[in-house]
Amino acid sequence: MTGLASSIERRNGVSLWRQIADRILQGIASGDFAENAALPPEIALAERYGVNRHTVRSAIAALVQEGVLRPEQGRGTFVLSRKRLSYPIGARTRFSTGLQGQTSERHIALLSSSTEPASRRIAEALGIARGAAVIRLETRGEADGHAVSRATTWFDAKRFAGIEMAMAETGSITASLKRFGINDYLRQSTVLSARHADADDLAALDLQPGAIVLVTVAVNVTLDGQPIQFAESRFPAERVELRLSAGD
Amino acid sequence: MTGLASSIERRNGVSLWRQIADRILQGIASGDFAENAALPPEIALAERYGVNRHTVRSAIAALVQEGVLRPEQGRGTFVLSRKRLSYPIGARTRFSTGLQGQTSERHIALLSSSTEPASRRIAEALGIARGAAVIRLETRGEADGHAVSRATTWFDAKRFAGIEMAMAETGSITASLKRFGINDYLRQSTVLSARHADADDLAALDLQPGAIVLVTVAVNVTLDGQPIQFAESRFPAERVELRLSAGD
DNA sequence: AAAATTTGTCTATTGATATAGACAACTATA
DNA sequence: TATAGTTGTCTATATCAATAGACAAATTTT
Repeated sequence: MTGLASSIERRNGVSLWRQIADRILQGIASGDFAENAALPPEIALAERYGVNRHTVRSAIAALVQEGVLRPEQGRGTFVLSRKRLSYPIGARTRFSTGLQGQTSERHIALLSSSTEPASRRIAEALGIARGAAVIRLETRGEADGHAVSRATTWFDAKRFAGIEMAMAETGSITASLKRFGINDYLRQSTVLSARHADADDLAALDLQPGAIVLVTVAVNVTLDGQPIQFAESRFPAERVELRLSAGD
Repeated sequence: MTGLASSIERRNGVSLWRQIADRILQGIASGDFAENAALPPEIALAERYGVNRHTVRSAIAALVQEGVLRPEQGRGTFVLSRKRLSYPIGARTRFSTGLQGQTSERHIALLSSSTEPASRRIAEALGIARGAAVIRLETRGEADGHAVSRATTWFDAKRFAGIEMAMAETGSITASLKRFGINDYLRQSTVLSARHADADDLAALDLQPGAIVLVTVAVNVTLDGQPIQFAESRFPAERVELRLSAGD
């Protein structure tokens, strides 16, 4: 960042070591702490953040657990390479093509699927009757073997009967929709928010408790504006940033 | 939401009461807890979240402090009305026009301004030499007297000398740029992330410690693609959601 | 009026969080 | 080979976070 002084807060329900771990992660993402180089010594960090050395050690221990840092006794604590993926969002958002160039392999794993009655929210988004059957897919986006997103997706069960099989086979929403005669689609709307990861996110995204996830709620439509898909996706904020491409 | 079960995590550096306070806020935002109605009783909430009643009380106390809930002895704890603002983001993102219809009044308050040498990141974004003078504005977006955003903005000091005075007078970026002959501009790129609010955000946005902010980093350009503005904005996630408008 | 429900207050106990200081173990450098 | 710098381990203490139970105070229902 650019000298935006963010300070440590006490008695806010978030422990100091968790806040400092977050700051170190930010520092790595912003380039303040170079990759493959040593962090400042623990005493210097403690001074910088205004806490005890042991508190810094707790933060470092958490990041070592996450695989971000590697301590070496007598030498220092080293930053392992860990670039944040930049996930593009726009009218033509596609999971696989969006990450091209940043990863060598990516696909969507189907965790589970079920059929359920549409809630009011989903019925409105998909333009179907409330209570009508919808197929719900729980998926995880993976790139180079690492989880980068966790999504819950709903389709009209009448129109897309069996789409869960197509997803399991192809590992791609785009490819699955082709089987139903949809060769192109657009993202109609995206609403963005953020929250702490819940237990499901933690497990599916291989996160440490307390991590923050970016949440997108999106509706995809056919070229003539017919809604076909409603999805809520969660991205780990420490590993993924969302890049909004103008008019894309 | 739609029955996406998010659970409470222990020993993660985030206290249970903070997590439960966040869940209650989510519940209000998603409609699980209706506005102007009573929450479930403390004992029921404790059971639902699997914690002690006193822990629930700590969470409620924090939200009472934030002005979200009002307890009444013997009757219940009531949800005050509190809609999240929906802030649109797209190629034509403007603070004031974006919130039209949701608020009756809005403007940007200039907190401070300074001139400083451009860091590498800002120089690249603005297409100027590293170390060249840039004007930095610290601003707060306000709607109906409530803080809804906190931004740090950089302009080329040579081209936009005195823009801080225009901002102070007009309370609008769009109006200020007009004084420099720029009648229209586009948002070239937006990068989105999320983190815990720092001390500055907490004070400027009137947040409680531990709150989450959505962070956008954006570059605005003239119609012919010349970069004119680099900005980092922070939005309180509990009060604002970002709505991405396709092709807008 | 009585009972049931709900929030408010108090005491007590346990474990996690944070600070403080001392020293050991290891590495790099003068 | 010293010496300085850095991480690792230990003890001790104070505060915060969470649980547990009991009962008071206020409101609503029976």
